[in-house]
Amino acid sequence: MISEKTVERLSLYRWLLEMRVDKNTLSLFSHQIASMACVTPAQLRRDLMVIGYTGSPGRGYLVKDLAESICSVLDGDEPAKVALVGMGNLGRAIVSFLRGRRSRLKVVATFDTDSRKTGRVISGCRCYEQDKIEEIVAGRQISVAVITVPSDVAQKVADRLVNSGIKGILNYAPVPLRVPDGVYLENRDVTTALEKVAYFARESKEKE
Amino acid sequence: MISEKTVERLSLYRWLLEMRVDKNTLSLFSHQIASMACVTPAQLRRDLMVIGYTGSPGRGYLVKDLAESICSVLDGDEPAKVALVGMGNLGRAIVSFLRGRRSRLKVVATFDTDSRKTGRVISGCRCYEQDKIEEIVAGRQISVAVITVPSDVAQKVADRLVNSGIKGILNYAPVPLRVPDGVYLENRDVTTALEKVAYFARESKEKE
DNA sequence: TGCATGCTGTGAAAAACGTAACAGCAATAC
DNA sequence: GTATTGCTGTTACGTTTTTCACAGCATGCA
Repeated sequence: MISEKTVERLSLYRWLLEMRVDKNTLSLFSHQIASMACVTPAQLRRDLMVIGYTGSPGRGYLVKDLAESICSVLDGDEPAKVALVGMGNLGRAIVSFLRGRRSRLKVVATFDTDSRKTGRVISGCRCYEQDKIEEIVAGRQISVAVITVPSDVAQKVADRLVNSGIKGILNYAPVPLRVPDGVYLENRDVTTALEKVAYFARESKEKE
Repeated sequence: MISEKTVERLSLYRWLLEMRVDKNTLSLFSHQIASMACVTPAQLRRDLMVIGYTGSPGRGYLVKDLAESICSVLDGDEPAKVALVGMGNLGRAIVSFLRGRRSRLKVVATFDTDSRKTGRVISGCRCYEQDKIEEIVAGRQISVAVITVPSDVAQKVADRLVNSGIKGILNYAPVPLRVPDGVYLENRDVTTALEKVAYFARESKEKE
């Protein structure tokens, strides 16, 4: 089992490496990749050790090969299908953002309660009535969900998603969700993030 | 100096506590707050120890008092002013989201390059031409910035913000930014977060 | 070939983080 | 008042994560 932090960094390495593949870079040293990713060379080498990829002294790492190696770790056999619930401002922004990037993750269904949104294709993805969550998530074997609904209904939505077989939730609602063991939850509350940044900004200002 | 993780949790505690203040709850035990925040009671007590707040056995913590205590730690004397650069889908979503919540953090200026957006008030906040970053950020003593611009210009925007005196950056562009020491940086790339969730979702599915 | 160089892989140390355990005290019951 | 209960503050411990340091090896050059 790979640690959370390592998985995040691997995702970043992959992205940086794929840009280099496009530029026809054949190989890179650990300190070069580390510098691009803003981590220490030791950190990078250790991360690669975890996934069992090995470079060679004096030559470094084969860019394309390494990128593919990370893919096989992160994606497994096939990329995951993603559902997004709550097509407000944030939901639409995320869906169109993900469409723009080449990513192995495809948002295959979105949900909302507003009848002006349901039944249409928004930001390139079909929007369904929220009552159809169980039917569609279970039917299409969707394993990952993004929650961008108001906080007062977030728990209810999470429960329905879990009951439909969702195994991972990315939650943007500013409320701590309760999910059973076996379901992975990542909270990305905007307010918390900003307050954290504001705190440390002040901290470093006071040092001046 | 308080750790990052602790600051995040304090922000969460405060939010939960303020909801209880509205409901006229006078006091709560550590295990009650911990349960709301989905952490262990020991974790909560330790976090409060860090900020020097002390409850009393048999009585617990005074809700309103504790909330104010957290405020004085996180906010200091006065709440920070925030600027947001890049009024695309995501930028607008974040601005209107922050307006909706009562928060000590106020977005006082937004910036964009699109002349259809600049000069107007969008989502309740004035949008300026991006060339005015230095003038307005320095002039109004804004210390925190949110970056929601495309990744190819993110570094350039970050540099300008840093030169204007910004001390903390919340970055939503999917690229690692380079900032000097003394400037706090938090990355919130959506793709990375989703790939992480997808990885652990698959991991827990395979265990079945 | 043999030597020097410099990068990799990894074990060991250090730091950060969370958990468990318990002494001490406020409140209540009697 | 005294005993009991049960929660807090804090210390000690275990775990995770990062950094350090160096042995070992591929490469380039004489």
